[in-house]
Amino acid sequence: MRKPCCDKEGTNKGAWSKQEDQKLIDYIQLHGEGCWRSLPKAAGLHRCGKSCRLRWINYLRPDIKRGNFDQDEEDLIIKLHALLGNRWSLIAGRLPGRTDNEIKNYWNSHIRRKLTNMGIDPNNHKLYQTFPLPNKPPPHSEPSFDSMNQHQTLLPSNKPSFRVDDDDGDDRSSDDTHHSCLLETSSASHQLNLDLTIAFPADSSSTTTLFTLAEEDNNKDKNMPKPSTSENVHVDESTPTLLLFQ
DNA sequence: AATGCAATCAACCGCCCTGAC
DNA sequence: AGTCAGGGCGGTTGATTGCAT
Repeated sequence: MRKPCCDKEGTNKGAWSKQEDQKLIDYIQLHGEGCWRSLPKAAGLHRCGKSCRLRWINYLRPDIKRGNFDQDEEDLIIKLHALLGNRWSLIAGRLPGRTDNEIKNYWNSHIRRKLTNMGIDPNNHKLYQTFPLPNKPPPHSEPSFDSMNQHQTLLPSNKPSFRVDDDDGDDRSSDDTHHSCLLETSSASHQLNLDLTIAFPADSSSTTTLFTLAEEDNNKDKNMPKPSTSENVHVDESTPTLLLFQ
C-alpha cells in the first residue's frame, strides 16, 4: 500500500498566502529546488511537498511568463497538440516561460472551444464530419467565424455545414484518438493550414519542424507513456502523417 | 441590486516512472 | 528481482470572477 505523499493532517490546502509564497521563495533561493518532501518542514510551511513543488513550478519560478497567450503561442500549442496530444509538459517545453498547467488550462478553456466552433475536433484536429444528421438540427446556431476570433490560421477555406458531434468538454473517451490525424489522410485534413514554418515566440533559434520535435521528444522523453498502437507518435515517413506537416 | 450561469484558473488527486537500495 | 521514496504528469475539482437576465 502506497503511503500518502504527505501527512494530510495539519497541512494547509487551498490558495497560497503571500507569507507562504515568500517562505517558499526564500527557501528555494537559499537551498535550491529538490527534496520536495522534506522542503515544507525545512521551510516552515504547513504544506504538502507536492503542493510546494506545484506552487513553485507553476507560479513562483522567476522565469514564469504571465499574461495572455499571444497568437504565435496559441498556434504553436495547437500544432504541438496535434502532434503530441495531451502531453502538456512536452508542449510546455516548447513554450519558454509557460507551464504545463497553464497551457492545459488555456487549452481546455479557450482553444478547445475555439477549435470546436471552427468545426475542428480538438481531440484529433480533424474537421468534424460534414454529413448531416437526419431530423436533428445542429445543437446550437452555426458558429460565426467572424465573431469567434480575429485569427484563423487554422481555418479551413470553407466551413463545415454541420457538426456531427459538439463534443465540447467531454474528451475522456477520446484519448486514443489524439493522434489519429497523424495516422490518416483525409481530404479535410489537407485543408488545414498546418504550415510549420512558424515563428517560435521566444527562441527563434529553435525554429525547426515539428517532425524534428516529435523525434527528439520521443527519444528524450522516457516518461512518455507507452503509446498504444493508435497513439504512436513515432514519425514514419511511410505514413501519411507528414502530409499534414509538409 | 440581486441572482444565476458560464468561464477561468489555481490547486489537488491519484497514477506512473525512475533510481536507489 | 523486488520494494520503496521521490518526483513528474495529466485529469479533475472547486473557488472566484464576469456577464446576462
